[in-house]
Amino acid sequence: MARAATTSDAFNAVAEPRRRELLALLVVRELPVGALVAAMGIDQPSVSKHLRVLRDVGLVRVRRNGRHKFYRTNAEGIRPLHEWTESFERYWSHQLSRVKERAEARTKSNPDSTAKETEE
Amino acid sequence: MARAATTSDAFNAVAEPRRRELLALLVVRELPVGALVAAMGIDQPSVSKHLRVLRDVGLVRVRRNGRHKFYRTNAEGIRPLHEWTESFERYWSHQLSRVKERAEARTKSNPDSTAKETEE
DNA sequence: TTGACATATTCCCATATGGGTATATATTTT
DNA sequence: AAAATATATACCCATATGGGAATATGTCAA
Repeated sequence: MARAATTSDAFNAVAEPRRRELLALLVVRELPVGALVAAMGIDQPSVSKHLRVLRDVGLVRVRRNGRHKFYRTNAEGIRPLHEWTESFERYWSHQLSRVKERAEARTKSNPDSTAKETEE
Repeated sequence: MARAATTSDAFNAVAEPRRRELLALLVVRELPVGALVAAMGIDQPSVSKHLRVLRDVGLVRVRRNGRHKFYRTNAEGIRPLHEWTESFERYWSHQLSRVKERAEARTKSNPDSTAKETEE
């Protein structure tokens, strides 16, 4: 199979830098597509397509006003990503983690650990 | 252009569910490829290829011991993702974003506005 | 050396991509 | 009505993908 669709989940949707930029802009205040086209350096169809992806995964919401469509970030959609990354926080927070975990891993899964500390 | 390479940054690398699974396993303790193959339900070449991607973006480190290679998550590499998602935290934290902003825009007094949001 | 074991790489292929360009749809204005 | 405006979609295409299968590389044991 090929790579998962960008619309398969928030992780895939957010992998694209332009879409992260859109989310950052639209979390402050809602904006119409035209304003996004002006703010970023890309043409309108690209913006619309990126918004479509974000919409499909629930990362943005739309509101129509006349011929304008106002988009805004749905921050709740980012929460799962935040929580996933958060589960790694304790492993970088203290620098002692590395050394400590290493000793831990040695006793558990690496009985014959006379090997040198080749960290690379 | 096509989609950015999975090795272009951590965002793209973690978009793949299997790779997130690998990172979760390898953050607890280092493991050889064989153990990962057994733990996950996929064949060895796939595991090796996923590890290659994670390695290219610095999300895992390798240590060789004989014919085994022990991989372990480099939690520091997840930090940028955490910080990016964190910049959205204040917008979901107290649910105040949506409702509050909306009420703000509606300077008109609306005493009995406990009704549900008309959004979507 | 040969053989067994562990991991990495190469090949093929169906699929989704994102940018560009053109066109379609929707809404307001004249 | 038509024209102007705002946004969305369709199309083409070069590119990277991830899985499977086969093969290559590396390391230890006999």
